[in-house]
Amino acid sequence: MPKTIKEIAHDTGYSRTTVTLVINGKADNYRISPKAKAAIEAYIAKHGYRYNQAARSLKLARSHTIGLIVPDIGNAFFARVAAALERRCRQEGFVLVTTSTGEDPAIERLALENFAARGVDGVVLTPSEPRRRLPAGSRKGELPTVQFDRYYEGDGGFVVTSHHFASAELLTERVLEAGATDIAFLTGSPSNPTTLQRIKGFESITADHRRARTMFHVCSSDMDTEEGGHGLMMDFLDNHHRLPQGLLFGSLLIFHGAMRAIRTRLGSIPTTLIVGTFAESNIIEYLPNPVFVVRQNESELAEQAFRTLAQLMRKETPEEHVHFVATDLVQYRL
Amino acid sequence: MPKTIKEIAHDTGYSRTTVTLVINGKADNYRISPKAKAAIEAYIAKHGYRYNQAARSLKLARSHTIGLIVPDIGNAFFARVAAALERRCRQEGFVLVTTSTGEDPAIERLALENFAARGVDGVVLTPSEPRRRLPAGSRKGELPTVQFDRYYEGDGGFVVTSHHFASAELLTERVLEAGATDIAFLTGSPSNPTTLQRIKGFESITADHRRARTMFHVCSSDMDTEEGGHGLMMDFLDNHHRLPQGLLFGSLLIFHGAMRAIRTRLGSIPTTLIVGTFAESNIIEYLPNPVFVVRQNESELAEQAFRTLAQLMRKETPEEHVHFVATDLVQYRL
DNA sequence: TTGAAAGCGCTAACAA
DNA sequence: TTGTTAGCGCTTTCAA
Repeated sequence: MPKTIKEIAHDTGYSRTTVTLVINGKADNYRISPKAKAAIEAYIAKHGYRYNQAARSLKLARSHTIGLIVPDIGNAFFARVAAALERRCRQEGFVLVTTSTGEDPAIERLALENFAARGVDGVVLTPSEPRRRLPAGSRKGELPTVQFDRYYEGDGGFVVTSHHFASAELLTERVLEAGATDIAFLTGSPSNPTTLQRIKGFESITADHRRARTMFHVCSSDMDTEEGGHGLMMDFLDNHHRLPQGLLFGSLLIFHGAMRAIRTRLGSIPTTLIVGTFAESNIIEYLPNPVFVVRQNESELAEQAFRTLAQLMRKETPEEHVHFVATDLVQYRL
Repeated sequence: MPKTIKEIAHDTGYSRTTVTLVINGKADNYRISPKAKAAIEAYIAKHGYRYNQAARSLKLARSHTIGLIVPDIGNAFFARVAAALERRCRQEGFVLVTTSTGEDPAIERLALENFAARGVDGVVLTPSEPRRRLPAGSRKGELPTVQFDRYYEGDGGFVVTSHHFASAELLTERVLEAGATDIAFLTGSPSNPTTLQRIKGFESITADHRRARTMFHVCSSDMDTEEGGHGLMMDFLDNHHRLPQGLLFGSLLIFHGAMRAIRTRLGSIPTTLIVGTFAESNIIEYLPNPVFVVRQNESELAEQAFRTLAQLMRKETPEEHVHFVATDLVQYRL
């Protein structure tokens, strides 16, 4: 059972100050005698000592903790980001604390309150709703916050995100170049700003007059789930009585649901179907189709989020309000 | 900028006790006058108030926080467990804090220290190494700890895990029943106790004298990665010059690596190959092969882990040291 | 080179 | 029904 500073001071006969100084490695700065230092270190080696973070946080109003709030840590993208961010935080002596909201704004607000109450030094947040105002401040003033991945226009604050608009443009172009003249984008709701940006990117290609002969469809569902994807695909087949030549998917869940629908209706996936997705998956290796994948750079996203947050925590102002991280476009077969 | 209890007391003219009682909803128990209650509540509605968890933890030596330590939150199994456990914790007013170790015992020890320093009330831990002794105690005595998923024999403590041994037996039997008379189990290192249990389950079937005509192979790699799986499969093909009729996979990564190896060597996956896995994946829907999958019950695992931990935190002693959670065996095609 | 003491915000025993 | 007060463990200023 580790001792407290008070106990160590008492047992070694030195004062709390001296013990604190030794423990925090400031012995040299304050010219603690080697004798005192040795005695205290020996005592600790024998009996142990453990920080009481609560006491430290209370005193210093700093906790060396960063909070991460994501919609769903079960989502591979967020899981990878969390892992990368955690590593980065550890490097700098921070502890990362992660919470999932399940896209529930009430839980999100709760989580934010909770983090503030626990005195986290900063927050990385993938918001499930527009912020009417920035997170309520703690005693220290405003809680440094980086918005991540999603970007509500006019929301203010600092944002780190992939360039969803540009990715969608590029992905659409590639699928067209691969020969599709009839292309549908199956995705979740545009109330998710990431989805909205992608739809806009898709539509910016649509608007190109040189594409006059091409057919474009945007199909969005309120449910970014397998069921949602299944429904979207079923509806499409009901309405058009055939598959488009190119199919874009906003998420893996939608992708799976849609594929299931196609198998149900057509028996199998036509190998000529050109597929584009915004989420990577091993499944792609098992498809014989030509596939284009937008790959987000999770570690770079984590790096930028950390860097921006670190600036905020140092009371510096990042140059740009929105930092875009580039994506890769990967091509399978074809 | 929310106020502190002291400020509220000062501004409303009541004492800290009264304010605390109102804030903590104990006004009725202690018969605070409706007038005082109303005044304080009005003040808070206007100016806001936020717990200072650090101060509370310091005073109460309780933090309403539970720590979860997993090898890799990017692993879908752990991600699902984390999500379920988080929901469960929230229900009971606890906050769940998750850390990944990347299977590094040094990081694991650090994380444990950290959690203790932060005064978590309990820990759910998937250990990456046998515990020579249980986690060092905090001031409160021993830190309540539940070992999760992995189970080092003779380690002591309380464990919640799927019945890996029985699952492996069942999975092997099913693959045999499906017609395989030559079956290989490709897996990570048996230094992982989960893997060890599965190998033992597999071998317990091997040992059955009625299986005298059947060929069994256990192939394990130190790397539970795609590369590892690729290497295992390549080696097998090099040694035996053919595929077995049944193939069991210890993890998704191994599965992917092995599949890649098969495609490289044979051009495609023979549809007659009978597959068994210990990890679920959507990929299975895209394979034409007969597949058996052991499905762990993540929410039940989370529930049991929480329940056991709650008992420990209440200083009760769970009846059993190892709690096994049943798995499902799911069958695709065939 | 070392020590005394105040105080971070909160709770709860005790007093009034 | 409400107030006073001590103290959780730590850091840090100031004094010795």
